[in-house]
Amino acid sequence: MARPKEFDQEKALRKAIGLFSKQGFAASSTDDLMRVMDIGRQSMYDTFGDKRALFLKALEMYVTESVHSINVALERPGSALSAVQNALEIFAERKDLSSAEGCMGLNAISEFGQRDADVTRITRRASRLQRQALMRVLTRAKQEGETSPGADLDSMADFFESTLAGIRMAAKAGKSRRALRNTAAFAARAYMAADRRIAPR
Amino acid sequence: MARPKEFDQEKALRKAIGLFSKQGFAASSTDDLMRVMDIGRQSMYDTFGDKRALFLKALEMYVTESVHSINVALERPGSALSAVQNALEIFAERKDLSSAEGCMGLNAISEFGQRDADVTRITRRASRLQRQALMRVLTRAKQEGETSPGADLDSMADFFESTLAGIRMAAKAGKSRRALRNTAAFAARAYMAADRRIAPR
DNA sequence: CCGATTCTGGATAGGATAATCCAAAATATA
DNA sequence: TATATTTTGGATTATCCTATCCAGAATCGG
Repeated sequence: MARPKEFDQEKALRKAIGLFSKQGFAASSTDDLMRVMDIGRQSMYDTFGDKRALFLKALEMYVTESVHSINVALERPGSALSAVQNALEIFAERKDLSSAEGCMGLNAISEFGQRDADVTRITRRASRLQRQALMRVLTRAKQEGETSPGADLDSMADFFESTLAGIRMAAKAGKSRRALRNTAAFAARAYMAADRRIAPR
Repeated sequence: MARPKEFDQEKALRKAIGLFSKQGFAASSTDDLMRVMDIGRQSMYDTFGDKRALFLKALEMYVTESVHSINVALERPGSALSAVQNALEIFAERKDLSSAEGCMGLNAISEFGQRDADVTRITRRASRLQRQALMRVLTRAKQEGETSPGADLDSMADFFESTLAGIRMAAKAGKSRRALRNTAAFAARAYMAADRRIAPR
């Protein structure tokens, strides 16, 4: 029939993720995208639609994988609170957390805020999936007596998410890997310690 | 001599901060800026230079005031750790932390990363000033016996900064004021509790 | 070998934007 | 009132960018 369908869409998308993570949506021109994806303009438009559609596909792929990797750590068997601690420490080691790249999800939220319905839908969905996994493991921790019976799991979850966001921002701001590690470790220990001290409300 | 010098530069700059905080640098057109600042194009260029210079002036003003307000809380007399706790809780109440606006400093770092030398210089300097105030109060806490003698003040400072960044992002992501408050309160309590549990390294 | 389909590359239209220019109106001091 | 300076607003230029179009080269199956 014809030529071998196409190039490697997934690889091209990953390249696009890299550029969008570095420069954001507006500052990434279609020429830039072609260059890093190493495909022709026509191929790009044929395969992914326009620049905005490409961005949304890239964002979708990024946040899906990002949330998945965190949730895998959260759902590790054994002590629930240890899994939470471990998830924080693993997160601080992620290779996509560098000042050069940064987290694409964070960038997207920062660039678009709540103004873009599609962006919001994608990030919100990912955030919800992460929250659910988090609440599951926290609930398990409570059931198994690792937290006080009256622990405020919602606040704990808010704090966990905030910690992840803080680490992402620290990376983007150029902090050293060592600083990220320290932050995660401190947060993890504080996390586990604090729960037992806080009086249930 | 001439006409009454100019309009209110400071007020105009604040309006510009509002727009840049919402939309970032790239997405804020000069037309938009004129409209929100409510001045003519010529006035804008005469007074602030080009769009980039205006952005840098706005960023400078924003981060200076932002850091100042945090440092005021940090330098409150009395218990040093209580001041830290208080600073976190006050921060969560800041009116510029809304999904509509968001923190301009965070947006700037997210949009430009480390690529823009001027932006980096401004944010770095503000970050340094904040860090110094933070280290002063933490040192005082240690001297006055509020922390263990071997407490890792650098990690504590990293964690504090990360917490602020996390709250900023949570606000930008559209979290409720209540969630921000909870996060700050949990972090503050965890902060104070954790220190006494962590073994010095 | 041939035909269909996809890649490649350049050209280009169309729109948005940054920044300058220019002339007229406004307002202070002398 | 006159002059100098600033504001105001519109017009303009030049540039950048997105997206489409077009023709030729490449690559597969039959």
